[in-house]
Amino acid sequence: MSAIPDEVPKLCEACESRHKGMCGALQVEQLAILARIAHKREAKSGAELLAEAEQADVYANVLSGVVKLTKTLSDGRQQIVGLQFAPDFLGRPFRKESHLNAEAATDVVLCTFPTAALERMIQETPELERQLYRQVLNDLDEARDWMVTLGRKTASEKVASFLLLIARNIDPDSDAECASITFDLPLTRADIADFLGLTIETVSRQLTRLRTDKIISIKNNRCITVPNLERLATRAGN
Amino acid sequence: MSAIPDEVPKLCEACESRHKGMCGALQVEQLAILARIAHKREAKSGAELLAEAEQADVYANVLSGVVKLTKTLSDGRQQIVGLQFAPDFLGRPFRKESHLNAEAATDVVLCTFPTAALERMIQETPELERQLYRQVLNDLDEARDWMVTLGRKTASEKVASFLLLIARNIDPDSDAECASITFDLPLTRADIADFLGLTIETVSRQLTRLRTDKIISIKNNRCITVPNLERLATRAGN
DNA sequence: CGCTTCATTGAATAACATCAACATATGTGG
DNA sequence: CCACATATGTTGATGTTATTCAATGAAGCG
Repeated sequence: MSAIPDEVPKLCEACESRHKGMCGALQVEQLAILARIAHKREAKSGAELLAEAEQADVYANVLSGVVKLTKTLSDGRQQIVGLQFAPDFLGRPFRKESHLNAEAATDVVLCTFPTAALERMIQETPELERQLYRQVLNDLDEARDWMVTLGRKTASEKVASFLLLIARNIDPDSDAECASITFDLPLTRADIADFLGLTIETVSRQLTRLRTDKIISIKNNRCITVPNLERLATRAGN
Repeated sequence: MSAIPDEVPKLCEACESRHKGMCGALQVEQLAILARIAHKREAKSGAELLAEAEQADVYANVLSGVVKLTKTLSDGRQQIVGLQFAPDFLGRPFRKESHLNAEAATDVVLCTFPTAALERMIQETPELERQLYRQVLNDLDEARDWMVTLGRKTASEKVASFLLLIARNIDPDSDAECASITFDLPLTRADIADFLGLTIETVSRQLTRLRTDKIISIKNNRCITVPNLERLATRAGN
């Protein structure tokens, strides 16, 4: 066995997980151990990740891009039940996955590791388990927030809420300020519709309404500019 | 200090938490410690539980009854984002609560304990933390299932899904069988509407439609009989 | 350039909400 | 026990919102 390096692995140097994600709970030595079995994986937009067979074997951190978690009814109706951004964790220690699909919404880079190795590490490092626990609590909060959006908001408010969600994810700090912000939508209209429980036509109509109301401007169908976040927030309900 | 009894505390004897809930992770001694600081609390239907001030101080297990977790928009629109049945755990270790209200949907009995004591016990008992982790994963699954219902199902399917949810909770085993089942709805029409993202009128109409279609029968507005769960399940979408 | 995918727009329709009236149940004090 | 009040639930008529169906437009790619 070769020696385990006593410094931050190269793989991890630029990784957000070390700061804001799961790996923040690890000592340098543990990080090194994990890095040795970890495996960077790139996936094109639309690729199935952690498909059912695979799910049992591998966990992953999102390094870049957006992953959508979807559920589908037998007749094909689909609902996105979660969006995972870097440095979110993907997978379900100690638990069978409920029927849930993970798909790359954009091109995605993942840092994957075998489930067995991670679960062993969890046993040794309570802080790691706590970190994962925290992430699940966070996911639960987001899911419940979104339930309010799905159940009680109008189409117009839903679309505004979605844009706010993305904008805040791009720049978590610009929240309070009335700053202008520009970003590319990580989702197609179809995905947005599946996230909001709407049809693509309704999403499109609400977006053009926001545009004619000067709340946003749209370039190339994907690139959104919000000149004033406060005004967008007004449209989001809450 | 008096000696800690080496047997299951009286408070815990009939408690489901010991079998299916959080307390299953505890040794008899730990159970005794927890039981000493635990405190049985009864609340009438409609009572606010864990109101914001209180939330920081106390965790609880649901011993009987149903607790609804709600979120409210500024203009009063409300959404139930979770229902907690016995022996579910109520509270959020290591986390500020997002704005969320807990209210007794029926008369409720809780087993409460100070947060500090439980968190200390969590540090000592990894299995306890894991148990809580599992419950949160479970809550997350339920939330995501419900997101599909809220976003993609029709009013008719929503109401059927709700009845199924309650029926399965009353009797988790009768699922596969085509057995008949009778139960009291733990929620008013208004609560059901808030849970399903509908109005009370729509809920009422869909219930009468299910009744005229002989899928269910209703006595006293609250008592539901489902002669054939399979047939109800057909109406639930999925 | 034609093909395909993705997005927008319009008109007709269906689903659910709203408004309003009435019904049933529960509880209270006389 | 009744008269009354309140809370809860049902039903009908009408209105609004979002969906559906269909056509068109724009962007990316061989």
